[in-house]
Amino acid sequence: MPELPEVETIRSALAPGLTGRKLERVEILDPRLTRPEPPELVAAALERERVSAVRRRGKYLVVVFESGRHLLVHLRMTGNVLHPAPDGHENDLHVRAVVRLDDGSDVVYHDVRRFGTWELLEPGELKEYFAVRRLGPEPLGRAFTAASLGGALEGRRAPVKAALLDQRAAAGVGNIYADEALWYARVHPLTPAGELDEEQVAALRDGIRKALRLGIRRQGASVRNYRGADGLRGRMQDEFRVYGRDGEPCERCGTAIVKTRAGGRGTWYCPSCQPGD
DNA sequence: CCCCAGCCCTGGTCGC
DNA sequence: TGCGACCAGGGCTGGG
Repeated sequence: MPELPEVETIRSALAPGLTGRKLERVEILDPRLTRPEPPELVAAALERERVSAVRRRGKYLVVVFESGRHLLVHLRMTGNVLHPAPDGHENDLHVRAVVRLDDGSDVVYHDVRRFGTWELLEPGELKEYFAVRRLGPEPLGRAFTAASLGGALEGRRAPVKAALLDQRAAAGVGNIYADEALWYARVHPLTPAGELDEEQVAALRDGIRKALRLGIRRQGASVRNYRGADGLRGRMQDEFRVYGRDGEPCERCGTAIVKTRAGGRGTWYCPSCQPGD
């Protein structure tokens, strides 16, 4: 479940080793990785491309090539990009692609559950790609304000938790950071999104940024099998205020954290600090 | 348009 | 020890 902080952690670890390198050989082992385009087409197109930057947009890793093409890597649930390649990756069933760089090192794409995707965009297609998907503002950028969040939530009857998982509100917020943000903001996750008052929307905007910034500082959350590109675990799981903590005391008030469901996802909150429903 | 259920996918856990 | 049921969830599709 790499969300914005996990993807940003991977991006920042990859950028120094990939920037300026040429892709010499691209081996795509999982035919589903590049759907709908066949993997051999994407692999052939990628070979001899030179990386000019490694960026991130929401939960997408964006590899920028000098040709103007972009490779969009979405890790979904269990995807990861490792560089340099860890020992023994040749025998790892879950390695879905290997890219040899012109310095002789390998980049390994690893994904147990195979939800992750690679999409190669031609020059100039990136903006349209994100526009079609109506990807919202970067939550750590200037465009993400209480007003922009309020606009995204306005009139919506869905639980605010579900509205946060919708990438139109803020790009990159997933299940973990949505719960953490709601706790910081003292907002009940099942509150209809459109019913939040101005003060709550402002608190939620701040809570989202607080949770994401903490996640980046801690190099992501290593729950289940997430690892950074360097293979190291993040430490954000030690900072969880509510996520996965049902039955444990809320650090603000001592009340036991409760688990419920919202937007089809496991959702944790403090029934005392986050009143309502 | 909104909202939600179902789908994709595999590994880990739980009950029997 | 084995086996089946169930759960984890990001983003997309399809139905109401």
